[in-house]
Amino acid sequence: MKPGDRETRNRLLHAAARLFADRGFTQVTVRDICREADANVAAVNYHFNDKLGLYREVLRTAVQSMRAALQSARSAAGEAGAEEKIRAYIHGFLKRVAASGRDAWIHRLISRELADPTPALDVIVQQAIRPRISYLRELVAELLCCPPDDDRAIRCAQSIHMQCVSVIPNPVTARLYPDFKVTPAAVAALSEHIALFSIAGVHAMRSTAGAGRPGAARPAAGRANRGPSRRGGSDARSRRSRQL
Amino acid sequence: MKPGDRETRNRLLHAAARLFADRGFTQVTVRDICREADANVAAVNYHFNDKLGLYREVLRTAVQSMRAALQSARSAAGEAGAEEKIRAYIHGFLKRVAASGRDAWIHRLISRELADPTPALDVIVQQAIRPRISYLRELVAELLCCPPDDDRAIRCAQSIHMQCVSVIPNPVTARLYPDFKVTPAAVAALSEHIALFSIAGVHAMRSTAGAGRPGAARPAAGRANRGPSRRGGSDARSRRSRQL
DNA sequence: ACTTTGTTCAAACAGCTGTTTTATACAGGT
DNA sequence: ACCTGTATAAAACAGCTGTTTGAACAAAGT
Repeated sequence: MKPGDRETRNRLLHAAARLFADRGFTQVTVRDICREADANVAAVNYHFNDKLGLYREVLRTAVQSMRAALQSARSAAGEAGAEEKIRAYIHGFLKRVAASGRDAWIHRLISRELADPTPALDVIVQQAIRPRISYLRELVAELLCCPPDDDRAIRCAQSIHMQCVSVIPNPVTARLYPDFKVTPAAVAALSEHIALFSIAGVHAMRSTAGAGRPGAARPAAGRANRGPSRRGGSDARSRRSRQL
Repeated sequence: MKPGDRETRNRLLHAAARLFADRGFTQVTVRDICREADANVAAVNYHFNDKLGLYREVLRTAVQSMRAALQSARSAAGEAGAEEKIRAYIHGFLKRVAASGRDAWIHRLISRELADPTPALDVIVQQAIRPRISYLRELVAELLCCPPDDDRAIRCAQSIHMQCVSVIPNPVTARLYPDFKVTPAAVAALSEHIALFSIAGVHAMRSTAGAGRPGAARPAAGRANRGPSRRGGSDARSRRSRQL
């Protein structure tokens, strides 16, 4: 009504965020959003130019929120050791992600984008995902006493990241673990598992050689596995790796 | 033409498998499939009743292939130890998944289903995913000397599974690691990393207590972390876990 | 009072969707 | 030769999609 009235624009943004996160970009119709927001069908094209314009705007706030969360995580645990930083990162991520709180839609939305990429995926990867993985690489590299672009750091960071991402609620885990309730205690226990599991995994990498090829996750195939790592599995491992 | 002619039916199945894996169920139109298969638009509804009927048929073969692969993996490494079995499972999975071979479409198709569930998701989870995770649980439990429904086994299996799944080509990893080439050597190195990382992670769980609650991934929040794990991070960890 | 500007609305648009209909062609059984 | 059952084909169908149109309305500027 009034000039400069952004009320319905905000209603559209909120409704779109929830719906896009629930069903993905293509599965949500403009009419769905407008019905949810008590707005006319033409409102989307008036306030944002496109349906895609609205989507981009929703994604923009999601990416901003993820960047801010990473930044606060970076500065929060600034003096601790790398191990404790990894633990804090995992726990912080899981608290944000698993809880059905205010930011729950963000991660479901981004998860959807991974499977059904829109033209906005590049921005997400660049601004929301890559910084997180870079941070993990720094921490892992500190633990391994190697540069952050070492293959082992790259792979360990990816391993940790995937375990974290797997906690984001999705229809598969809902079916695999039907009576899993997201209580703070459960989230804490899960993050404790991922941290313990991953830090041990990182430490296991110290006894292997890593070829630091900047910008590429592909390693030189030569294993160069000097010295037996702990336990008797190492001979079987080297045998297998030699065969390829 | 002839009665009992299944030629176009097969063409439809192959085209649909490729297209569904590439773009997902809803993003592929019946006309796309028929154009690709050199068939009429009505062919889909004639040979399968629905678009969904065709999709179900495609998924059926995908699930069958995954079940067969797991079965062969189970019987292939039958006499080895748990560690070696885990290593073999990971390597076998990655070889099937990462390579752009005959079965590449299967995993991309299932990955799509995870994000955009159709009525067929239940069958997939039940028949293709749960058996794999159960197998991993058995192996991990053998390594931990605990029942397969111990919380630690459940979580470790999930950790390993997610690392494997993350290797399935998707638009995000394609952007994160643009110059990663899926050569046999690269796949071997990656599976070697996941195995080493994960087995170390599993071993780290032996020093913690696990509450075996059948059918639930939710743990008792009590940590019961007996004894300091290596390095000085343990006190910080117990401090953090106590606070929740 | 009149115009201007920003916002909302109902209606309609062209295009694509899955599905159905109707017709045609063909091989096999009787 | 005649029917029968199977497979393909072109056309049309109803429904939904994102988007546009043109009118209405209310506040602010002059």
